[in-house]
Amino acid sequence: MKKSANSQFTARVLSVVRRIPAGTVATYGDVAAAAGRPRAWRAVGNIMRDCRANDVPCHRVIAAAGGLGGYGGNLELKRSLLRAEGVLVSGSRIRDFSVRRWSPAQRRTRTGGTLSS
DNA sequence: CTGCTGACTGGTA
DNA sequence: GTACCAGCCAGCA
Repeated sequence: MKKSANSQFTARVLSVVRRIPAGTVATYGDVAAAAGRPRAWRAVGNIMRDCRANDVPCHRVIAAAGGLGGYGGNLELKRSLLRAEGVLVSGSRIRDFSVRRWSPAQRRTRTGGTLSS
């Protein structure tokens, strides 16, 4: 088996994260799975840390089970950003993660309809 | 419930 | 092949 996926995986991850809408959060596992490597959430964290692209909302990517994960040395900034988007954060965990979690398969919620927000 | 520690894994440089 | 890292899980305080 190929031991290397060329940095396609990296580009894929960045693309997925960029598609995360505000007010929504995704876990490293979800992003990794959407990138094609469900077991690479570990590498996803590395990529996020290297996220120089301002198009990549690293703060919308969180750890599993709604954990905040890390953010260089500005973890509090991540909490503020999430809260600013409407996400309830308690301690080091997101309480309404169940409703804020983003599904990579959705990609576009169109159909027009229901726009209750 | 929250917080920290320890051991493991996956990809990049 | 080695070292690094923003994670995850399990256990303990």
